[in-house]
Amino acid sequence: MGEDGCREQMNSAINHLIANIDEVELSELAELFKIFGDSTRIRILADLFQGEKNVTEICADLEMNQSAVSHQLKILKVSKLINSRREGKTMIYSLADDHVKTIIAMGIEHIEE
Amino acid sequence: MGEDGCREQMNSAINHLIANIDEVELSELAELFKIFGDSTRIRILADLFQGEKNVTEICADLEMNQSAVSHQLKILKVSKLINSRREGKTMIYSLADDHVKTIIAMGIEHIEE
DNA sequence: TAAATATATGATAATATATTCATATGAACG
DNA sequence: CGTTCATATGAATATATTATCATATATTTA
Repeated sequence: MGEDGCREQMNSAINHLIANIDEVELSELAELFKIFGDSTRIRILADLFQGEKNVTEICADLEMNQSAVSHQLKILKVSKLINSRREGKTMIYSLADDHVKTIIAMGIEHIEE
Repeated sequence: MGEDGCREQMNSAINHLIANIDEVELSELAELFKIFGDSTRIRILADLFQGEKNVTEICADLEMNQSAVSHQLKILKVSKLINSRREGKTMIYSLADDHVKTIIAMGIEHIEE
């Protein structure tokens, strides 16, 4: 089974998923994508691809002030796209799961065409 | 080569993509996801999964007024997520490519967990 | 070519969102 | 226990976005 088999498998899964969307799920979906639809948040996510980081590091990487970053971290956290744990005085953030990766990758693929 | 091979292949591709993101692409990415991040637009996209439709049909399906729908169709068109062609008096819209499918499917997967 | 139908568009008003500033909370440490 | 460092949060402002309303454009047909 090569790449074609892989794609077939995916398409079947995708069709199944999409055939069963209801209005509520569509709203949730819009909410999810809204989270990705802000450059500060997506830069934070991209930053976390390098590995877990604390708030100060993220602020430095993005060259943004701490409050703005914390506000967006909160939104990402509530949306369950990132996890956090405390280590002494600092909070350490990391990506929540592989879907974030995949969603972003699909987006990049679309853009790069 | 089974599902695992498929996943491996995807992960390698994804890592490659993400490793090469620059600031400009991140902004474009945010712009792209912003398009998906509106329930009217995502309902239009979901509607078009059933096949191509004209504006009147989309309005009926979404139970929304024509102007609101046309405004969002325009945004989707400019973003190249949908195509259009004229057929007499009516404009017929359709999904532009499979990435739309894939991006939405990834979103659904994330939500359904 | 005037009327009818389908769609697009500009302006506006209503709403949502992000950033900033000031301040609060929480942990470590003298 | 008061100070310092790291982060979170509330309020306010600035900006963006959406839907609506009115109207314009384009196509067909009488």
